[in-house]
Amino acid sequence: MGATKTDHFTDQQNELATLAKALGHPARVAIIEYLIKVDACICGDIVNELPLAQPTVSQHLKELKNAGLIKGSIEGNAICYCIDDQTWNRFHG
Amino acid sequence: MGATKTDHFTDQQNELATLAKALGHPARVAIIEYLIKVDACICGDIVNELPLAQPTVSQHLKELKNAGLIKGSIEGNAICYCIDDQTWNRFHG
DNA sequence: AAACTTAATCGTAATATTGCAATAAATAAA
DNA sequence: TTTATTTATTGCAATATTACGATTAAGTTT
Repeated sequence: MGATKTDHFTDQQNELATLAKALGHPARVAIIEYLIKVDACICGDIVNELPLAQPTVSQHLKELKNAGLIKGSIEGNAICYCIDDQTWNRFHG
Repeated sequence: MGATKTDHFTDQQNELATLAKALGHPARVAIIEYLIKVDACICGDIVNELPLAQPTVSQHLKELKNAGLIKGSIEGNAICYCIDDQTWNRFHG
């Protein structure tokens, strides 16, 4: 087993669980808090801010993006991340 | 690894992550929603409500209790579960 | 006491998550 | 075009989660 039986629950329940799960790690909470504070930043800024290696931060960013909590836009050779207000407000506000 | 580096984050970040993680599974979302709807119930009621076996439900209840989201009181040979308003309001309201 | 009810725990298998070194990919600057 | 810069991906090891059958524990009823 080990696999969640998502098909037995409603879409709403699964979506809420997905969003909550994305926030269910202190590093991702810290990333979201930082993004709220600075409004937008690149991955390297978060690597400097957190006690985690670059690949680990990149992976956390990917999960937050998959959950729809953040979005990234290409900015030169860097990627500018910010909160996805549409999802965030639906979840939080 | 696989173990979260909780000691590198603040207590607030860890607590929020713990609460979010507890809600990060559709079964636990469903349990909370059901508890809000019926106000209070015993484990067996939830087993009848969800497509999961009794030990699985019991385990989810334990995690919700550990996170402080619900509390249980002995009621005959059953256990009456309800939302822990103190934690719930701090998290949600 | 014996039978029943209710829920927790144990044990175990399947799967997911976390973390990072090493590497790759993609753009920018020289 | 070589060299930086920046981020994503791969591969892997350690640990955590999910699920449930079997069993246990504790109270209730007969």
